[in-house]
Amino acid sequence: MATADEVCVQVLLPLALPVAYSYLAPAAMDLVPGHYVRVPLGPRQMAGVVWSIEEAGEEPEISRDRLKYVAERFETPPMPEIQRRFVDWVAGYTLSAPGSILRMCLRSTEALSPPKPQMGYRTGGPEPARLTPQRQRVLEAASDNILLRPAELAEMAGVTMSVVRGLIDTKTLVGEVLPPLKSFDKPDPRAHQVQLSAEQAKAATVLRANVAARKYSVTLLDGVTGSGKTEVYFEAIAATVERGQQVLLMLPEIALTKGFVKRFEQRFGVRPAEWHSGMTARMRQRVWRGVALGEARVVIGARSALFLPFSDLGLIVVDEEHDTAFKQEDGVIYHARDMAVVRATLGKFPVVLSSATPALETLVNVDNERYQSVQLTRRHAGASYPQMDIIDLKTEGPEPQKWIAPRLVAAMAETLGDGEQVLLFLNRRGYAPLTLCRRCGHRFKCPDCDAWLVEHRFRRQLQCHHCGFNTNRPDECPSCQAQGSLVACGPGVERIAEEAVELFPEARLSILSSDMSSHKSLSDMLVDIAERKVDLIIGTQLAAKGHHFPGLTLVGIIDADIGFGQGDPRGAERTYQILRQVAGRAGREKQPGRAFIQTYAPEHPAIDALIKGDRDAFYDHEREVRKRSGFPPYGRLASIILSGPSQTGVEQFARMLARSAPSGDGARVLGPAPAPIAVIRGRHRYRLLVKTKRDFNVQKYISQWLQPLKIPSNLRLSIDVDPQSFF
DNA sequence: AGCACGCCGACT
DNA sequence: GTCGGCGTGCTC
Repeated sequence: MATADEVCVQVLLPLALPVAYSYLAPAAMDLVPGHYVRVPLGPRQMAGVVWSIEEAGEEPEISRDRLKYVAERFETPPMPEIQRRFVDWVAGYTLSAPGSILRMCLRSTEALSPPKPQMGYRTGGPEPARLTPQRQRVLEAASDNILLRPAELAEMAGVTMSVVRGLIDTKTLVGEVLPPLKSFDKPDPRAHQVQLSAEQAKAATVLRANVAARKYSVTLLDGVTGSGKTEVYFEAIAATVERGQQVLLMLPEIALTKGFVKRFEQRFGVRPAEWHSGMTARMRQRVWRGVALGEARVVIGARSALFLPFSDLGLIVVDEEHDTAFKQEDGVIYHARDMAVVRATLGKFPVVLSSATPALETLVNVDNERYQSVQLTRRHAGASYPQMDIIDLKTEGPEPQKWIAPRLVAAMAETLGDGEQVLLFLNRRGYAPLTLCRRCGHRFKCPDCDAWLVEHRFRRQLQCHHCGFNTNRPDECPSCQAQGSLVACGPGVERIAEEAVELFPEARLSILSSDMSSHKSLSDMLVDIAERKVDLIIGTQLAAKGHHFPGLTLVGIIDADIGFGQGDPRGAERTYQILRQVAGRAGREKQPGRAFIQTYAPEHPAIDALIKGDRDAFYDHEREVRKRSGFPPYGRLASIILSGPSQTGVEQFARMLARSAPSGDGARVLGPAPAPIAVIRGRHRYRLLVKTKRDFNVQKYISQWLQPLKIPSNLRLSIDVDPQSFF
């Protein structure tokens, strides 16, 4: 072991390494597990976390003379033991390297050191010798006597940083140290209390009692759209803040955070901390440090917020818990809702899962009494469940090359005539999902993926939605050189918008799609809709989520059948959830709402349940289907995806892998089969599915299976425990 | 994740 | 003959 004045420590690095590395450190550095340290690694230095201290008498795995020294101990509070256990747990569950999980915890390495004082600048020095138009604009921006950072000045003046630096060099701009960023204010639970309905008050009492119990619990807050779930879980947040603990509120989509921050501010009088991928390095640094120091009490964030270094987390709320966006699909594959529950088990605190259409997994956990459930059955201010109508596309569909059926057109005319808003929903971006040549049958396909190119007419482009490939739409067929022979097949939102404009040329129209918000930011569009500057909304999934459109009374679902078929048993559940959510947008205020569902499968249990407003019937049906087939939540799944440059190489190795699968009692290996999208970015993909009984240890099974195997270096293997799609 | 090492194509 | 493409492998 190390000498008396030296210790040997194991440092976990934020890299996909199989083990923590050993380093020496002076005993005087006083390291304890959890300390953030800077260590040498090859030719560079990097931040890591002390994972363990070597016991006296223990010998490091590798010879002592190869060990390097810890370069620095950061003064940031050590990573709490609970979070270190969480990192190890998630690594074990997802079968990934602990360092890969640690990387998600260290998204802001600058935050490890106290923030450097920042300089701000304003005018006041002598005029520069040369006054260019760019410099003039900077001086105008800086003349307000407010201190501004160089980057802000450059942005305001529309110039590059070098122009600003030039003016700092000539001393035309005078600098002063900016006051440190203000720390986070404590939310005031009594800032603006709202009057809860009797039903809400009852639910809030249950959640408050769970917070007071100071122990692990999971409660499903199950309430129809518009029943006021947010006000109820705000009470749980208030209770947690009152006792001085931190809260994490997770949302599926960053587009939703802005609205929630506003609602939070109205209720608690201060802005919460935000955490998502769209933040600047400086914002991230401030939040990360605020969370570590315990100053940030409430964080509203995306799934990645789960890995923030909370000093004393006391509650996690997962809003729209059924949402697929909580599943991280690349890098470390994990489900943020499930990991939130794990985090709560380790931290011994409650979780609230909120939804109008819970995941079947969650409902089954309620059945088994692993989770509690509280219900909200009434909508606000007497608004009622929208009146649902089916349009059977087999008998009353629109004419060819049109997508809006006559009965829906009539309802739209009526609604628009009354000065109310209409939403048409189609979960497909672009103009048309496929373009082909009428003469030779040529179909436009992505060169790197196994997918059709989607036409985007506004941009005059054909795009691949899997790799981002795009090309201009040609006028002639690249295969047979015919002129004007290309036709668009099937609809996307842009095409629905085109049809709607023809039908209602005077209506003010807005398209809500994740790739359309280039001209105008999504939040501006949402404001326009709320202020009724828009009559007709054409939207993808983005339009379905959590927005409040008070003037919306008619919803038209263009194609309810996307999601059925393809053999994925989860398809029905997803379809039900999203359609229920979209339909719920109609008639939130006093006016009653209507929803039309266009479908070729009116008898499908998901559609039938939607029409009848009979949620339980749908879930009961789904429970039966899953139980009979042994799919989750009545069995477990893990998928192994192999990818590589050559189709045969991948396929052969996948075959070999399947043959070498241990014959476990209660586990079956299905496949290999080409993955749902067989080629992405030029890489061929094959998939194996491990299907097991509910109480089977899949992780142990898979690691024993893969342990002795050497994966060819040009292949990549990734494991998805609890995959979202089952085929 | 970087960064170096290493082995094959188009250039001064 | 070199410069540099990025495939492969290591970092306590």
